[in-house]
Amino acid sequence: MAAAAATTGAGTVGEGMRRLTQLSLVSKVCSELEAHLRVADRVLAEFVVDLGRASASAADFADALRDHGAELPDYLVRRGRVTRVADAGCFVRLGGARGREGLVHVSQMPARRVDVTRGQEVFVKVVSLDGAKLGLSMRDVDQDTGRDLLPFRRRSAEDDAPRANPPADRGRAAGKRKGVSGIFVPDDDVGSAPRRPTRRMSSPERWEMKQLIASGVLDAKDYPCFFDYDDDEMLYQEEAEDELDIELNEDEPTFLRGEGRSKADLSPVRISKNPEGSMSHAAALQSALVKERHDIRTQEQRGMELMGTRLTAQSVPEWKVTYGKDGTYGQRSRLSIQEQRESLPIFRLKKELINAVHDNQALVVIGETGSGKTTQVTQYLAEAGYTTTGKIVCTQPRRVAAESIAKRVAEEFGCRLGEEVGYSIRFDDRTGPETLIKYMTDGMLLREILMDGDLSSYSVVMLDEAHERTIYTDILFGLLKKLIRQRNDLKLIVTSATLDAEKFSGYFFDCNIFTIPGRTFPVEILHTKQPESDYMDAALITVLQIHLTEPEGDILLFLTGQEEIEHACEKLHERMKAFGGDIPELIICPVFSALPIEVQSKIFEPAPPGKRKVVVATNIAEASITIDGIYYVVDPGFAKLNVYNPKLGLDSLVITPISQASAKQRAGRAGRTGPGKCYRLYTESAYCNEMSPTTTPEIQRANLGWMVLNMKAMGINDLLNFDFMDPPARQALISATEQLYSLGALDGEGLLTRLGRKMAEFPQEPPLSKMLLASVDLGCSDEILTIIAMIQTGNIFHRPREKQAQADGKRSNFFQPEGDHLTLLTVYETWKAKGFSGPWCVENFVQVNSLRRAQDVRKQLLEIMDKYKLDVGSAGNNPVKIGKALAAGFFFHAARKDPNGGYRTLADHQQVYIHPSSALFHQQPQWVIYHEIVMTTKEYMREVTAVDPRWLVELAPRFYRSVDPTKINKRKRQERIEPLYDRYSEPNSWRLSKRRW
DNA sequence: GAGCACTGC
Repeated sequence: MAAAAATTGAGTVGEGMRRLTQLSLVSKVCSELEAHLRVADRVLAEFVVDLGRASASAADFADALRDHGAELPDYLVRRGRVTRVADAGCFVRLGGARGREGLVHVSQMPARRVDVTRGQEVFVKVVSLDGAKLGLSMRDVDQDTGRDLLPFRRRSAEDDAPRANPPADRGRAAGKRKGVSGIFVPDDDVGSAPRRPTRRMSSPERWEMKQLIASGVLDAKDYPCFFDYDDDEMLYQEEAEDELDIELNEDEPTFLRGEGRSKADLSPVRISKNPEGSMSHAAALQSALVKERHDIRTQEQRGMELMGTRLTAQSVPEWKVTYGKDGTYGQRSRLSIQEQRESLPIFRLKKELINAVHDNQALVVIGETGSGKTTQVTQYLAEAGYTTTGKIVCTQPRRVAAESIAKRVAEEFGCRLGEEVGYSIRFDDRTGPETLIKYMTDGMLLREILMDGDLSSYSVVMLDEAHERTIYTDILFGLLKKLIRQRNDLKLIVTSATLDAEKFSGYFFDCNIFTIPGRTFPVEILHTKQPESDYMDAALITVLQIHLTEPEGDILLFLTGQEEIEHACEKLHERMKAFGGDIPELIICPVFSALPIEVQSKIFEPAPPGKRKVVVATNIAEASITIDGIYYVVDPGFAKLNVYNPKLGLDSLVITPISQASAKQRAGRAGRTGPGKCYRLYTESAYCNEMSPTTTPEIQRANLGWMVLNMKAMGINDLLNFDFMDPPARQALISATEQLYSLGALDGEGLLTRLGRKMAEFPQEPPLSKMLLASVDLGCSDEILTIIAMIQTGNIFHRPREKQAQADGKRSNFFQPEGDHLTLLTVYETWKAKGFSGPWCVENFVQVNSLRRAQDVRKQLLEIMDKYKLDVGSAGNNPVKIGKALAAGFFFHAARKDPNGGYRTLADHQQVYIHPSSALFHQQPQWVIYHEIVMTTKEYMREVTAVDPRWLVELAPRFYRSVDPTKINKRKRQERIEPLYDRYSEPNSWRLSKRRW
């Protein structure tokens, strides 16, 4: 009967029952998981859940998990990234859904589909960040008979008997281990750690393990695989035992090498280099998985070692103590949440803070790193009743920060994320009707203020990390300054570094400054006596010096880019190797922005007791990500800064010395968990005299097109007189306004046009929005949506150092004769046709994460299109439509082939070249449109497409016009604007000229 | 024939 009911479709009793059964099954899985997910916030596992046809969803699973105190990563629930499996059954697949490098492998793990009703195993894999648990399976037992309903292994006499090739023959006690098979062995005692595998693994399984270990997700120590150096193969314990004809003691580190192998020659880890000898990211992570735990030697002993090695006294930078005194290093916090809250410096000022907010509408708060301002102020104000009239919002410059802080605060507040405490960032809104405290990116609040100029749903706005001076914060400054005069009930809190406090206060009507004194722990600052000529080398020596002579505590090294980071890690690795095995291990952790957030936060976790890690990062580590366990900071520091030249419309990256403010921020990283030291690879006088006090605010460096458009959309027309804290350059405002005029977003009076209003709805550069809106009229918006998403994402093609030729070959397969825009479209379309496949990406050297991000962007743009009822139509097979849409947005990025070589831009006659990676590099068409110019060894145009110059006149009448050849005068000819003619018809049949205004 | 940071909507 139930079966009959089940076939009648959704909503029937049978369906409900089935769903219930599945949910209870899920619940059981969760119980089993519970023990492993104690550290829920540290769980890396990303589950993709499918509960079969009965349509239980990821949200159900998330709920079930939460009942057990664990969390399903929110974005999975939100995105509904649920794998559809047609078979009935419970299927939980571990997936690196957002995984970039490293985790990509995980997402490719073959998952098994099982049919519960047929009594097979339910298969669950879990990977937690502490690396201790790999996975487990579960059983479902019949309550009456005690028999397995989901027999993990239906045990037969045969199973229990000694195996056909009995280990006993080899001197091993039979039955010592259970003869249970399966990839992962269930434990009889719920909650205890899963056992190690004891059977020969299939080759996909072994591959899987390799990937997990290589990507650093697993710690081989806890789940040993044995690497056979002879056969370049990963072995499992039993295999190794068979191989060696011995029994292995699981607790002893062992390794396997060459002839006459013994137990002492088995290694549970593999430290390898890629064939070229450069250390890859995976290898670097692998190096983190090393075997033995070394005793911490005394400082003296290690000092002696230092002297006895290749480091001579001359090569060790000398350090000069400028302030601070000795402290105890290496203490770690073991306090409860409440105790931690109470130990924060801000805690004893709680009452004063609440009073200060009560008495002042605007307040500047100085709180050093670790004072607790970000997590506590919101909660204090909620307790004080500010949430009765509206929400408390706290902005962060970065997405990760908004997300991780909200998680932490939700935990302290004692609620689930998205209830009383939530966050809102692009592509991810975790707030609900009950939300009282909301963390969001500053850009997100700016978008909200665009919709609701009064911010009527908020009672308190806290602009956190305001000293970072993002362009969004700066605009919010001006808007909120005006708003608090209109809304007496709105409280504004601006947090600041000490240096900017007076300035901030002066701007906000000389408001009061509330100081939360001191950082958590003192940081001793050391400068070099003399300037270092080679900061990279000095940095490496310093790291090793710290490692060999300083007490426990992790090291953070700041460098300027990926290449430097790789180089540094390689060198560190080499030098550590040169020391031999007799010194304590140093875990080398490179951090790249391309890594998924989950992996980044793993890297930022403290090394296990007795080990030391060095985190090598760019200024990504400077900002508000919480990094615990760092006691030593090495700061050569320099940083790369994007400088926008409004005259040329050109971005360039320049390595510049950091500001004093950044230097302080970096030093502060050493004092989060205990007293620390900061080694600055520059002199104290350089710090005082050569470094500027603060970094130039972004608003004075950036391309302002998007900002001007949005401010116009908010009704702010007079930008030159807007109350900016630090006004942007006049020229930058003017050229942004000019650009908007030529795009048709502003009229001759500088007022927003209807087109401009629509353009402001899109979170992207105005030319892209124009292109999109033009494509609606041209009937090719479907393609343009994809192209825009792909262009904004960047980094589509993967080009590993050791496989460049192969990668280039694969890339050229996508090339389209029209150019790079259509090439990008082709990549996306092919990926789509392959079912958004991950392996396809790997095979074709395409970055799967970039494509997924493009997918997200595309979806968001599509939603906005829907909202404004803009047609999404396809060009079919007509590339001309697409070319015209490109021209409509990027007409000022047009260039013409120069007979003397390269190209000349039409707008300002600048000499430019097609980037060698372009599909058109070998074509060199007469007329092109490019997306951007990058200045490297030459001025290169990136993302280039061939165009018909007539499109420019047709689609950008405010910028180009046809000129009657007979009327062209001498003066115009002298203006370097040569008459341009069409390549398709006779020379001089018509002309183009740039219109000056 | 090249490579170059971060953030944000």
